[in-house]
Amino acid sequence: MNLRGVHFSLRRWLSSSSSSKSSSVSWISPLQLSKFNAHKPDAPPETQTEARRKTKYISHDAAVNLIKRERDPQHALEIFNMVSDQKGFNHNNATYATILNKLAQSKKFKAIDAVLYQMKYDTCKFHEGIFLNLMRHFSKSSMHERVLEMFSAIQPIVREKPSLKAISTCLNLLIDSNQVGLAQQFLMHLKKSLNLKPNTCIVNILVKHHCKNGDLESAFEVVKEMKKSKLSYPNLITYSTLIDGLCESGRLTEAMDLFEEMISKDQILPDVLTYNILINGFCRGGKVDRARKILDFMKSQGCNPNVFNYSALMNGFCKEGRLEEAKELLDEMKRFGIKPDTVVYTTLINCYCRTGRVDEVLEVLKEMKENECKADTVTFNVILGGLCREGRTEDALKLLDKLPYEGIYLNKGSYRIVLNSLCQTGELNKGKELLRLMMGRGFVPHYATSNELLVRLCEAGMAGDATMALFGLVEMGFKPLPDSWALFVESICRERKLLPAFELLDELVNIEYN
DNA sequence: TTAGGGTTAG
Repeated sequence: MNLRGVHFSLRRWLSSSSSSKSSSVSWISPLQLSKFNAHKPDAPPETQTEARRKTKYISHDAAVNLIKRERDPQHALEIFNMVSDQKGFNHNNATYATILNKLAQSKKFKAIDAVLYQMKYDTCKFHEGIFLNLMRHFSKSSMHERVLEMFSAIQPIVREKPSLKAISTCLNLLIDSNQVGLAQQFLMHLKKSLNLKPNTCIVNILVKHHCKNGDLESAFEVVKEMKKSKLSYPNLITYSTLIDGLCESGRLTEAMDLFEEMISKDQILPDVLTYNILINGFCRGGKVDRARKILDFMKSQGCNPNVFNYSALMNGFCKEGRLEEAKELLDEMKRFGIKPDTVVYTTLINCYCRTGRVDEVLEVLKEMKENECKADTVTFNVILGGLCREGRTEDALKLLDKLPYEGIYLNKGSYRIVLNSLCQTGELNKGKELLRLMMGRGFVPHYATSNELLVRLCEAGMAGDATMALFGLVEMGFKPLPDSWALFVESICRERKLLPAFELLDELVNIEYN
């Protein structure tokens, strides 16, 4: 089926029947006019019914594609409602999943509730994947209680008990966002009402939780319990998590001991991830040469290093300023048939920048281009930092100016790196220029940086510039620190610019401090 | 996308 054509005809259909339906679909109750509603609005006039008959029937697959392709969530919802108006069409798991995902992506939570409400009364067979996806979205939006709510909705709507996968997903989302209280509540609920028999995966999440808090003793306590149960016996992930925890706490010797114990006592073989945890741990602990040996060891054991392993080790060399070895590592990985990615090149570029060789970065960028590896925001933030550290703020400003035209998205960090540097070196004219550039692009500096720039402008006797900057910043919601006001007013008076001083005082009166 | 891994700035 030609989707473009279908989309077009559907749009025409939508607009032709707008008087009856699509225009009255609202966000608050987006399904009020759906076929599940007892009172339908007046039937469309006959001519429109005729038009509908001529319109191509839209299948579930086509509806899914249409909803996916629609950018505007309101329109997506209209499509969802409209297709269900077709004779014999009932939404299925796929169309519900697609509309819910679309609404969740655009954070239309009320509309989500309305769709979920409709699902309760639909006889369609649903799968719990819909709810796992919603749980992830709610977690990302820091709506942690709603994560639990989605879990609880599984049984009534899917009409099956939540799987172990659902339980792990929910628990992991709560733990990863540090919702310990909710996680405990969740576990209690599982024990009571679902008679849960936890598997290794679920207990591993708890082990991770203790490791993250640096509470290794509790982590080991949990593992001791795991060993008593067949259902949750420790596996490679349990050990890797523990080894990572030990490395994070700087307990490298114990990490190695545990690694060996895993192999000899439990006959569990490490994989690339386990080795990477060790490589990283040793690099962080300043033992890069040991990390290098671990990489060689894994090779000798037939475990081929991947791009993660090389970039971790490369970062270790970079942090110690060992550029030559980092470069050799790049060659080695290429010989080994591993394609360096953006992270690897960025790590290497960082090494050039940190060793005061920012000029040579151009060569690396050229190589990246040749290998079709795109330098990203992080890459350029590293370069911006390198330029500033060498006092080449003019070059940094030029880069900031042109990158967006070359398809590189800058973030607030990009501007902050340069603006902070300009403030520190007292290059206030350039600071002023940068402020204009970034505000013109919709980026407001961090309030501390804004405050510092303003104060420095005043101290340098640039009261006029300070005032201009201040007005711009206040308009974007910036509130200077109370102490700074006195300085502005004093500075303006000193420079005999009284009119701006009065205007400033007006601003002061208008700003509310909480 | 069921549990464990790599880059910048702050």
